[in-house]
Amino acid sequence: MKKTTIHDIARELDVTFSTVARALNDHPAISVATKAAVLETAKRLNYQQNKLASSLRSGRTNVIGIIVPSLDTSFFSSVVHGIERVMNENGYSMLLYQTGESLAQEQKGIETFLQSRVDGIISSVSSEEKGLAFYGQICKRQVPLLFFDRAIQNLPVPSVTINDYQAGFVATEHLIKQGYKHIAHLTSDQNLTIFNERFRGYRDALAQYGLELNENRIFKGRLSLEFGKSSLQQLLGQHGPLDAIFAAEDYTAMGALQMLLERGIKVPEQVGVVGFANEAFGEFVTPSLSTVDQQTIKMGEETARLFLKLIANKDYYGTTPEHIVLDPILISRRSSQLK
Amino acid sequence: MKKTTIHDIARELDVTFSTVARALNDHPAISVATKAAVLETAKRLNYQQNKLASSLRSGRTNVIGIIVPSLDTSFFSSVVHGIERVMNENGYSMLLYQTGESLAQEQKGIETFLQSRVDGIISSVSSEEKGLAFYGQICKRQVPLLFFDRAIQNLPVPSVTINDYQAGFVATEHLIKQGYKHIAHLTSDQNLTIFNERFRGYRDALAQYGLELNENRIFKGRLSLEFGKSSLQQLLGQHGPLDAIFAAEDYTAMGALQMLLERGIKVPEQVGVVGFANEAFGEFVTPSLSTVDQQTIKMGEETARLFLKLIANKDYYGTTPEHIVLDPILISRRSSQLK
DNA sequence: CTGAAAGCGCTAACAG
DNA sequence: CTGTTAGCGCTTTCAG
Repeated sequence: MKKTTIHDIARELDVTFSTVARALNDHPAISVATKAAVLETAKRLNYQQNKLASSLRSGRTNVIGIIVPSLDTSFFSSVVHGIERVMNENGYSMLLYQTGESLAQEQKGIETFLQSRVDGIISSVSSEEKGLAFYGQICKRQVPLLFFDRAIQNLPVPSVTINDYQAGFVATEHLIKQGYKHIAHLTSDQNLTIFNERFRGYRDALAQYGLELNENRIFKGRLSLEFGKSSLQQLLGQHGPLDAIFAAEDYTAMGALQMLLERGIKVPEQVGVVGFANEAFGEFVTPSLSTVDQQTIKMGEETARLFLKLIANKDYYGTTPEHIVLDPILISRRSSQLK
Repeated sequence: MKKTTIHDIARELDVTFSTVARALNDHPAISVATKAAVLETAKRLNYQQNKLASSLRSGRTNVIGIIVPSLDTSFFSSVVHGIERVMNENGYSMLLYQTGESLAQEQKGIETFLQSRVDGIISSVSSEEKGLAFYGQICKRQVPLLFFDRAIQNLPVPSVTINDYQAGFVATEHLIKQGYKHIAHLTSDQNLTIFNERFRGYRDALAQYGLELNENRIFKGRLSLEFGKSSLQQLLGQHGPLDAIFAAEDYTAMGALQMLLERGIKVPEQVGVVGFANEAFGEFVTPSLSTVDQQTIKMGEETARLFLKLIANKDYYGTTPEHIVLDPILISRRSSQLK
């Protein structure tokens, strides 16, 4: 069964195909009569516009590419959810690519997007230094680019992130204000700004409240339940005092929490715990887990909106890039409430 | 900056553009020398193939469209994760569409996909009866179609699902074997086969073990924490006996669990609870939540693999549709362990 | 208000 | 091994 084209409709109505094209695009200079006729026959013949042809000709695809580390993460899937909804409302489709934190995949994704002539790329990078090269290429090609959550700092590209420094600060400050004094930090060994910033916030909060930063209480690894557990095992093996944990991610915090409970250590009475990301389980566990909310859906929506705003005025790369920084929201639950 | 095309490369090397095209496509009948030269110049000129043009000409896009209710759900985002990974490994890109369980959106998504000339559509439908019309259209257009999790029963379309009947059965049977006798069921008011099947399993398990089905213990609503809570409130208000809950979804089970604990009712000692979907929080809550695992990632991978297998032999619509049915896995945790 | 004509960048059959 | 040629289905001037 051949697909019907504007030529088929034209033949049917004895007009030229360009008249049909105009009618379908609701061109002003077409009589209401022919428009109606065209629309009717289009429907009757089951016409579906071929976007490949129209995009090839017009140079616009109304498709944007999205790159994320993985969708099997509530954070990213939630942000993508937000992006898709807003972009969709504005007539865009989304091509999706997961990198699994692999640079080769990221490269491949960008290549595919460029070849597919997407109208823009929205990305959360896997590695900041190493990605510089190929993201630079996108800029040179003048393809609109936007980062969310994880941005490459020394690239003049707009971004939507949360204030990770502040997040690290308020999480730590919260623990301090509750009366905890010996606060460990579990963070990622990935060299990403988001984690460095959370750490900076942690460090500065300690300093501001006159608490000492103890290197032995800082653990870096692949964030996960297991990492939280093993870190706690080590921490509890040390002689130094310890009365709180600030983990840069909730599963890690959960691992810490579990190890504490296993050892019969009372949370929050003896040790307080704060996580990061506001995963769904946090509010249901016992004791409920304090955390930092990253406003995922809002981040997605803001990302989409900023993107739409920026591609609205022609020269995307003409103006200085705008950076939207969302405020993190501290969620204080039982696991850190000493008072 | 104009994009470079095969013509630019051809001019540079003083060959025809078709030689260039062949070289780039690794055509056998091209000398190694010219191939190398073409590849070199392509790199130097920053050439990116225009997939729009190639797809328009060849009739294949290597893009498939995916339709899901929402990505802001661990179930669907996890399945999509699995699909994307496998399809990606096989050279396909994914266009994504969220329906928000809205039929109009679903219709729009399909239309967009058809217009984009995707090589296939993978979908989890929002409403089975109402979707019949436009999914029928896809079949008529001979576009490969595949359902996962939620399929339209009376459409000859291949699918990957889990055995929801069996899932409902084993969950209920598990409760019965633990010694519970008065088992309520909380399910969706959406008229979807998956929920009807879980209910059938529940009903048959009761029957098989000689327990009576009590209509007063069956609640239908929009699955959510709140629905779980309110249902329990009502259930506890009734005089009839009640010693277990089987909820068709984990958040609902969690709501039930919370309400029970609020009322000082001991779980699992007085009332047992089993949920559905194996959400991340289940293993961390207290008491940990028994549930049914749906093998989300495997479902995604199987979906992709079946799809790839089916489009490999030419006439997708020639053979009788294959239905892969995955086994649900009962995960027995504290909330239902009486013994 | 409609028609004619050119071309977006590529694939693929046919020649040589 | 390479060139010629004809479109894929649409948008978009330029005419009338």
